[in-house]
Amino acid sequence: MRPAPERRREILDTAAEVFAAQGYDATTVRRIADAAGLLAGSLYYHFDSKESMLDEILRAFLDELWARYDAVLAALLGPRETLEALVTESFREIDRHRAAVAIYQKESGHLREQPRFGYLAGSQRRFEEAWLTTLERGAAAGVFRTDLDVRLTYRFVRDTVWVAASWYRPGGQHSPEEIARQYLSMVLEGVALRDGHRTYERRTKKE
Amino acid sequence: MRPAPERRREILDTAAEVFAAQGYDATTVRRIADAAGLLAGSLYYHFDSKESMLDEILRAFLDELWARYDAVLAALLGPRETLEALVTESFREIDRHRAAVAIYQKESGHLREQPRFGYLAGSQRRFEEAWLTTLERGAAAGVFRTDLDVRLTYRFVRDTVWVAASWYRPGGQHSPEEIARQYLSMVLEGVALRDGHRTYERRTKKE
DNA sequence: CTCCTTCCCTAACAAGTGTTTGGTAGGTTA
DNA sequence: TAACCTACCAAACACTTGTTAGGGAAGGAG
Repeated sequence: MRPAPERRREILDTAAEVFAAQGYDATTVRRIADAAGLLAGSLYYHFDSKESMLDEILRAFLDELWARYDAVLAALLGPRETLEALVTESFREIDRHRAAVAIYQKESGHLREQPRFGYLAGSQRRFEEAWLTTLERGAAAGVFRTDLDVRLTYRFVRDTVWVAASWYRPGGQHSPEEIARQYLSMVLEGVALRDGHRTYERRTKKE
Repeated sequence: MRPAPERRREILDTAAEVFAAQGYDATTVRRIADAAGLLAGSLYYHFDSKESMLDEILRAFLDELWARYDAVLAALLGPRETLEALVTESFREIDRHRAAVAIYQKESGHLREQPRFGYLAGSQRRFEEAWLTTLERGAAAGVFRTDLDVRLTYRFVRDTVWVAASWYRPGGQHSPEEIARQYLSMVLEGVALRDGHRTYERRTKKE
């Protein structure tokens, strides 16, 4: 027998990759099996349904994400530092779970209505609350602007970060931290040039 | 006989709505027919395939979008004014073609590889070029920052605008122009508060 | 009235779907 | 050696999918 206790994880990663590329519904179990190097029926030795694979992928992603987010929130940083930390952690998460994030982005909208995936709605509520309170704290403390609609700002920051999963490829030109830094600079300072504005120093690309 | 020369358009709008909500592959022709008030087979009197419906929806959207974009680009405005006009037109397009935009966002990634939808890749190229040159013009003219990666900035602005289709609902609290104004303010000036920063005046909501 | 066109229905089709069942090669344990 | 377990295959299952063929009701045109 070969080693293969991690064969399950291997298949799951393959499935995530295919789901992210083709969409969940457009992906057949035979396609997954092909990419993983076995036959369709054999998948059911490891998983009890296609839906279970999706469920496991999303749960693993959200669990890890919330572990990081909770650590940031528990540190009780200032609003600006909290925002910076959340954004940075988000990009790191995209770096580690790119496929899962892409799937979440594409499918969570209509999966939320299925009872089995109800936890997606719960997660989104927590998500929204964490960001909104951070933004409101910042507005109250005078570090963020107060002339913007907070919910609009929330969606702006949230989308800005997470859609990066659609184009980000690990091992690319910029590290997750570098991307986070530039994104934060844009979100916080804007892209327009102002007098005396030159706070951001470009880094050389890695390797 | 009832009037109904626009019955075709009616069905197509319904299809777009369902595609946007459930995803193209997850949508069955029976579901579309249900929502449109006829039986599945009857759809084939108006259209010759499910794929044709998708094709027609996306083409109509892109045609209208490019008509507006070309008008903006032909006006030869300054870089900042061009960016503002492009963003505003984009939000107007989301207002008019919300479903089509949402479909485009979700499906264009893997549709692009199909020969029939090759024009999606072409459109994206033109899209990218229009935004990149605007940003580069602005950087050269000293109205945009030069310390940011241009391609990163491009994706930032692009995604920021178009993902709004996932949450925007026409007839909501803010008009497209109002959303465009706040988004532009965030993108250009940033969300951080600075001394003497109070250029943006909040509008009262409509109605 | 009759003919014709428009728009839809009924009923079925073949292909593809997720999933199950029974079997089996080959290593591990006794 | 024999019993056992893991990880897979082969073949089929019931069902759903997009699509087609033939027919028919309703109104306009002659």
